[in-house]
Amino acid sequence: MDVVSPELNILLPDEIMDTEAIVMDDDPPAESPAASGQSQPSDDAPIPMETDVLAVPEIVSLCSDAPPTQRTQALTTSITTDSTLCSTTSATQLLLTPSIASSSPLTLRPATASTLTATTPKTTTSLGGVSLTSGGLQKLSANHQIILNKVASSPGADTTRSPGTTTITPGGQKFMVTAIGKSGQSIVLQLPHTGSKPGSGQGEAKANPQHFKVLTIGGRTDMKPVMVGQAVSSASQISTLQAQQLKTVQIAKKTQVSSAGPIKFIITKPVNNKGLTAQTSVSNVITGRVLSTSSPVTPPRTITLSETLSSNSKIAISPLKSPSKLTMVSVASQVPNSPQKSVSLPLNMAHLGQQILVQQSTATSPAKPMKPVQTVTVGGPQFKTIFPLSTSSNVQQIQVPGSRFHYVRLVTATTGSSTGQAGSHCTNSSMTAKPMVVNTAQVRMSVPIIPAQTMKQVVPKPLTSSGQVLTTQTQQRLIMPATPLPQIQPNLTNLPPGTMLAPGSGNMGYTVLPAHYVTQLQQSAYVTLASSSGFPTPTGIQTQARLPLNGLSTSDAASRPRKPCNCNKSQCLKLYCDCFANGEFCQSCNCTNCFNNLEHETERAKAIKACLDRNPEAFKPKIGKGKEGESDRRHSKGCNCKRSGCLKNYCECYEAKIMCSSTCKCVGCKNFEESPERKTLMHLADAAEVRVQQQTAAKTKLSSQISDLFTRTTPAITSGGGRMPFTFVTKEVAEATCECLLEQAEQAELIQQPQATAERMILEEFGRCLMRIIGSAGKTDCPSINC
DNA sequence: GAGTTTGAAACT
DNA sequence: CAGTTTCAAACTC
Repeated sequence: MDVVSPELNILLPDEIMDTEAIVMDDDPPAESPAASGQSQPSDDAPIPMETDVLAVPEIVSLCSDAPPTQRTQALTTSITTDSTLCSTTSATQLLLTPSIASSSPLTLRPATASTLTATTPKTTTSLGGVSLTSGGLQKLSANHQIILNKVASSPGADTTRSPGTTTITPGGQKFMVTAIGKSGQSIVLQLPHTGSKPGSGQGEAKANPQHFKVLTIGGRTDMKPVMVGQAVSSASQISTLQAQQLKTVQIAKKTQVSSAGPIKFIITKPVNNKGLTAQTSVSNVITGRVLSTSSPVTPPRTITLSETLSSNSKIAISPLKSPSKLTMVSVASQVPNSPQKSVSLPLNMAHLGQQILVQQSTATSPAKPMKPVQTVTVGGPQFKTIFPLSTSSNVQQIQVPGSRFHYVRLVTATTGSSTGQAGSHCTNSSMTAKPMVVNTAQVRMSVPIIPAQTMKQVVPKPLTSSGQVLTTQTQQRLIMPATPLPQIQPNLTNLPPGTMLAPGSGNMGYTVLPAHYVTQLQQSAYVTLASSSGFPTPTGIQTQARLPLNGLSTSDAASRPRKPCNCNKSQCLKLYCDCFANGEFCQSCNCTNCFNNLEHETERAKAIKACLDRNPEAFKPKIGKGKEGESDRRHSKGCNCKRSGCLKNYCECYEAKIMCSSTCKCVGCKNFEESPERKTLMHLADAAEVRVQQQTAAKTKLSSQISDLFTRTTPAITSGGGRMPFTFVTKEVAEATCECLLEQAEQAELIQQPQATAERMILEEFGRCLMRIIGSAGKTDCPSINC
């Protein structure tokens, strides 16, 4: 089917940024009970993951590293290794290259973007029975639509590979996932050619029809699931989901343009491949949970992305409407009866952010009852995705700047301590709209993050600077995941708006990077995420992505004023420090022994954790925005002033220019609506402000006049004409002018005019003086100034 | 700029 | 949760 129209192709990403090859080593495969088999999707494995990120469309190609022949084998054989997450910049093309050997990790390698351009709607999108179970998560842009399209193999695609990236065999097929939105970047899933695949067992899809699919993540109800593959596995059946629990996943024809926001990709890799023989399980089931139960707009849908030869591989794609919601996908890759090893690649797309979740799960029989889940079948029966819904929150989010991919580290449902067991090495999530830099393992990247507040919005919006617009009083921040530290898991929901998660070396596994820091880093509009030493890279491969910070232009970030702190004893790691409290790194501050920087990301992460332990809302804005405007703004906790009368900046309410409310515990409060003291202060403040404005305006005007005078006289000068007016401004003339101005000032004072009026009178007099000088320029050589 | 005041944050 | 201490900003001189 030709779903892609030329117009749509135009929307495809044309921006491909150069990125270094990224090789992601698989995280140590950890078996999480929660993620275990299909049969027990939801109960056992609460998979908390929440990533709210506005993703920028990216191009991702999934391909096996192995040569064509090898690839085929790889496709047929299940991959038991954990896949690692690779963060890439927005322009980066990611290659998911499943290794042949089951033990070999699945690597994500960035490739050049050039390969993405060609999308042939007519080409058949058959996954070839290959299920990708990589743990790597890819964030997508907040675009509303995602187009899964098989891309005709173009020579350019192969050539575009960056060094170290897996070579795409000519026969390989590409799926182009294009998020239709502002950015227009696309993700290309490149899969080995189905034909190369040895006879996959049952269920082999047949040739396939050109299946070009447009996935709309907007939660539009009118959209219908599209079955691409001819064969639909029983597993592909749409599981019955409660409306509330399900997140909207829409696959629509390209013609439909969804307004959905960021897209989340969830890539789940099989939890444990151990004991799995190539012949064991028949079908792979990807199960995931959607943590958030809110905003179920669309019923679960089954989507067949393509005909698949193998019956075991499944791909789940589920769009999420609200960014705040977390989608977990566990993939069980067992094909008992199939000699082939399969890799399942579930993709989850959310409205507001792209999120990729990788969860290990044990293979279980799909037939077992499952909790409400969203099932998406991609391709033949092999491709099925089930998203169990749960509210657990064990997922760690990581945002990758630039790429807008959300990396999420999955933690076992039971406790958050088992970070290391997460199926994915790193997860990526964005919380705020500003750009950020995320370094997952080897990858250095800057990724814009969407504030949590923004994520909550149902209506998807473009990622660019608009992301910030959505969030009020929020700043994007970066949270950089460091080495896994199970015991320390920041509560992402409580992080300051705009906070970004980035991989770091800290023992917490995360480094909170304030948006401001990103700005700091990206003075040139592009930032390299990971510090050289701070971010251990298992593979030793580092990729630097140059991306706009949090979607904000450099100028925007730079223009934001920030007050330097003067901390001495707190090391800027306590809320005493405004920088820290605002989730920002100290920069250009006057602090001493500052630990609020990347060099001390470990300490900083601990401090953040401590603050959150004391107060989960420590980093949330204290001044909440009222429902109907600023008048309703109020301090979340209220003040406790006793001596200032709440009329000095000691008072947080007064400082925020809001009146005290019932939540305040202040004594002798004068900061209320009818307070005469308050009115007086406000009046004085207004008057002072007016004066400043007037003075500024007067100076500006005078400067303008002088400049204009000089400009108008310049031609005469150059032309060799007579003396110009300014030539008459001799010492005597200047003195006379000053006398006039002084006299004017005296007169103003004499009549007791306000200062502002006096200033105006003086300026007017000065103007008259200038006019006299100009007027006398051509009359006499010695103009006289008379007041 | 030094010292004081103030109230939030941290601590007990 | 209340009382105390610590801290850095706000303020005064």
